[in-house]
Amino acid sequence: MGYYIGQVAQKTGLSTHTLRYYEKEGLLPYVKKNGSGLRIFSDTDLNWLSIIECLKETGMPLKGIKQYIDWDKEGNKTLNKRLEMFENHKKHVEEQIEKYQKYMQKIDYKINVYREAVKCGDLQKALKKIK
Amino acid sequence: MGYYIGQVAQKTGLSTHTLRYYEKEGLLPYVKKNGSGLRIFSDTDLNWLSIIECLKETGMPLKGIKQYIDWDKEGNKTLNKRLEMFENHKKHVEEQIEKYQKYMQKIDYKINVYREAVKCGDLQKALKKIK
DNA sequence: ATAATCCTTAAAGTTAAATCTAAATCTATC
DNA sequence: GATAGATTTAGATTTAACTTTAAGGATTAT
Repeated sequence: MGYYIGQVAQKTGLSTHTLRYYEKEGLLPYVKKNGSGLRIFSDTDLNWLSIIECLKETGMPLKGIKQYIDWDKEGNKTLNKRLEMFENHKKHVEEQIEKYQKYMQKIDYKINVYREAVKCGDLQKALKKIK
Repeated sequence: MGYYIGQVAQKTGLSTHTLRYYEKEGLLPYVKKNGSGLRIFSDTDLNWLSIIECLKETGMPLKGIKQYIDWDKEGNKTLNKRLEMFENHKKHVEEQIEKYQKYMQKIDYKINVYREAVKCGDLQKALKKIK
């Protein structure tokens, strides 16, 4: 009915160092300790880690994630703020995707150029051919 | 027939500091200097900056970009390597997009939850309703 | 009982990508 | 030709997110 930090490290791919670091930074306020002082992670804590992963991997800095967790700790009076933060973050992620798709066109063009260049052995010739 | 560093900074949105830093790191090897030692950026240099932007904004570290530029300097014998690098990078960008789309589902779920929670004023109630 | 895992604190080191500082020099305008 | 604003260099500093080190001890699993 709980996991030691090493097991959580394995499950998440994070190091035990990083997990303690996250806790120190206030990102894991709900992790309990047993009588001997060892951290016992619950399934709820793993869910938190999954949200942290989601936000971090989509570009939110740890400070922003901490803000969200602080709001969670404050309870229902911060529901609006949390909704707003997810809506803003969604927008941010959408913009990231659009940006990536935009640059993808340039990358595809470059691939075309270099495929042609490899074929004829000369970049300048390839550029003329494609233009 | 060329731009001073400040003009390039304005055009690109990069700072003059950053432009000099890029040059120092070997990312702008083609930029010339005038008789007094001031940098004069050509349109070709601006094109390079545009490629650098594309690669950087899609997650390539400056080191990787430098590698590409070094290959360019070596001429046609590295065409294969450059093609391969763009193909790999395309794959990387595709994976990024997929990752973002995957996490977007989680974000959308959270938005649903918090919208409902804001409506009824209680996160726990909202969670039960949605599940 | 002993090896593996965990604890704390505190500080130093790392990496990437800038960003800033200072003193000196160049360019453009009046 | 004076002067304000831009540019030069080398080197120091910053920020984020870890990662490592160390010391010294406690707990857990086999």
